[in-house]
Amino acid sequence: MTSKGDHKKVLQPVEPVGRSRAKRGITLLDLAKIAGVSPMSASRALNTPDQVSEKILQKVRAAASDTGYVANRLAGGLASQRSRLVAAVIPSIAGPVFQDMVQSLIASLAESRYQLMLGQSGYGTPREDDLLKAIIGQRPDGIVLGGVVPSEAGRLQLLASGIPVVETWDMVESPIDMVVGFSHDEIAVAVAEYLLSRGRRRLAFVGGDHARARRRALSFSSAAFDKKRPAARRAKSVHIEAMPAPATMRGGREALGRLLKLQPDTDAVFCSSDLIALGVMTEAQARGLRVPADLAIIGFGDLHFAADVSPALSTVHIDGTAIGAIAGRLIIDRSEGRDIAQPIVDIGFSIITREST
Amino acid sequence: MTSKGDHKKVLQPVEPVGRSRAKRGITLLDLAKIAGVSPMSASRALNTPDQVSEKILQKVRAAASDTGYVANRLAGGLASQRSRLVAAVIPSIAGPVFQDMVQSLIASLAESRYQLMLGQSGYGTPREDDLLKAIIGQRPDGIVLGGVVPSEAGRLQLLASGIPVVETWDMVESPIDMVVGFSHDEIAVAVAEYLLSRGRRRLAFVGGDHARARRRALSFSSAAFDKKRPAARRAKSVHIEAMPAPATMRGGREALGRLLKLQPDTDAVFCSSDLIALGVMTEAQARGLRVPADLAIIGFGDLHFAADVSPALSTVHIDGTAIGAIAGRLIIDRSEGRDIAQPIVDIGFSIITREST
DNA sequence: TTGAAAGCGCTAACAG
DNA sequence: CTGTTAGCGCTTTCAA
Repeated sequence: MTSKGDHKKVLQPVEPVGRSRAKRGITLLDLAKIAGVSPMSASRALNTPDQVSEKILQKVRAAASDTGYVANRLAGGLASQRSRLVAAVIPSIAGPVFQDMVQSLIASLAESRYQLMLGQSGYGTPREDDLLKAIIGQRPDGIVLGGVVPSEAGRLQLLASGIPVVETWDMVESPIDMVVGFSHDEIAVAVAEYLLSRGRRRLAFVGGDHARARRRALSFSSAAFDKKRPAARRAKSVHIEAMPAPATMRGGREALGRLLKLQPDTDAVFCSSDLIALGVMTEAQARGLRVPADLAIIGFGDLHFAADVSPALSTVHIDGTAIGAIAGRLIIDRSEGRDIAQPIVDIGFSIITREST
Repeated sequence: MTSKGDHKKVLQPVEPVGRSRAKRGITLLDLAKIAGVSPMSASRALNTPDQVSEKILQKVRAAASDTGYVANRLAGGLASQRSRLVAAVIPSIAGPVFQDMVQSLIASLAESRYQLMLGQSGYGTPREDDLLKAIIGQRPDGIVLGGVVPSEAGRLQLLASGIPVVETWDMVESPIDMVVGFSHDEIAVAVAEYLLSRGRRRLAFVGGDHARARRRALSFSSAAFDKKRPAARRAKSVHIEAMPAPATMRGGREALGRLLKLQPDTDAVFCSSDLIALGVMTEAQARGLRVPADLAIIGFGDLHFAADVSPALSTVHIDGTAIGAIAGRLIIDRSEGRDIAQPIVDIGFSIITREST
């Protein structure tokens, strides 16, 4: 068959549909042609349906579902400067709180049809800046940093990119942009107070061997020794036992071994992760120590198993789900031009008393 | 209608750099101008450095690091049809094996400067097809499905998109494209054999209440009862105890409670997750049962804690790290046009004997 | 080896 | 409410 009588410019011979679709996929232009509307109307029908008449809406929707059209966000993002992509960078997906955070971040982004890109910085990887660069290259509408302290170069690059940034996990002193976190210092102080108030005097801290953990250890010990406390309610000793990342049960077992060699009369241990705490508990029991009678143990993170080990583990609970949800909302609000009332959010924490203290 | 091309406009004078940078970021064009080369040479210097003279290379590199230029992959992807984005869809990030898989996937992709987009389908979410659509919209260079069985519509959409797909976690019967997995049936059979060979006769299976778990349970019980076994080495009973997802310690504790009410003489339990197994173990001990003397327990997943609980947990080990690495390689090879020798990979499994059996 | 032209598929900004 | 016109920033193609 020849072409129908029209006076538009000469059309190329129609290609076999199957083939061209297989190769490139159907575009908005194709869709518009099929629906018999302009590309712009098709775009509006898909993205801002209330700016379009019912008639066009129906035609476009019908054509879209007939053809299985899926808009190309690379093109859309390039044109609109909005990729609908949000990036998160965390040290490791395995971290307890991060898991909840990522999960709720994905969920809250998905509601507004944003997708999450996940990067892992590892613990102390020097290539972190490369990662940031690769991420910025994808032009995400926002970046969530979880427990990652970017280098000076990284900070500058983030700043220069103009991309909204949410730092989480820690209430950083001078944030790049927005923060959703909690104070590690406050936690350390609260736990010291908690253990002392329960009659413990010979404390220990088991945690990672990096700057933040050391700072937390410091707050813990200085709170425990604080001269402002009545002498009778002040720690007699505070031992800091460092262990390499990542936090594992095995690490906890080994740390308690070393600890007891140095401070056999320790009566309470604060662990920087529930996993470590579980290791400490297992090791203590293996050595015939009674928990909590001989040794009180408190963890960090409130992992799902914490309530179910025996004795049930007391711990510090952080609401990772809330962190993810709030971070997601901040970024979406920001990227859709809404005003954000509270760019710095302290999510707080709570100490959960179970059997191990 | 205007005629094309006969009176093209001359280039506009260069805009003040400061302003355009602040607003939009520096582009390849800017970079080229600064380096004093054509945009195309700049592009080549950045992407295919060996197609360019040393002189140009140096100039472009200098300009890039001076300006902090970061290429816009949305634009690059649109032009080249390669986004350098790979998507993974998993039921939940919390799953043991998925965690390792995602971690190694991220790592292996990062090596070739690809980024991972992570989607969560949830367990049995009806919006899974929407997720797939959103993902396809970003035009990833590959999609990794982890323990997710797409609907028929989803399959078609994946097929139509022409995007390389790797299914993992299960050796699916009729794969969409590529597969990296292991056989749940084989595992069930192997575990049944394993427990029987250790003298156990009254077996139980504790696992999720969904199609795949039921299939595994079936294989387990039919292998245990297999007529081809000598009667003396055949199971006397096999009880299937279903529990709702997700797998938790608590779920395991409760499941053992129900199980023992129905089959008090059970002498071995196969759990579909180490977490469940740990719950079963805790509950057994709380009830005064000796593990493994009275009750043998074997888990699934070989979570990091499995070796460190006491008694140490026997379990089925799946190499999630290998799954992620292989899946990543397959997708990168495919998207860079390399031939892939082996599009269907059975990663196997191993039964790890510890104290609990 | 280098460069000019021509889009990739979509949307912002106007005009009707 | 609808359509037209220009790009978004990069890469492909092809010619020099």
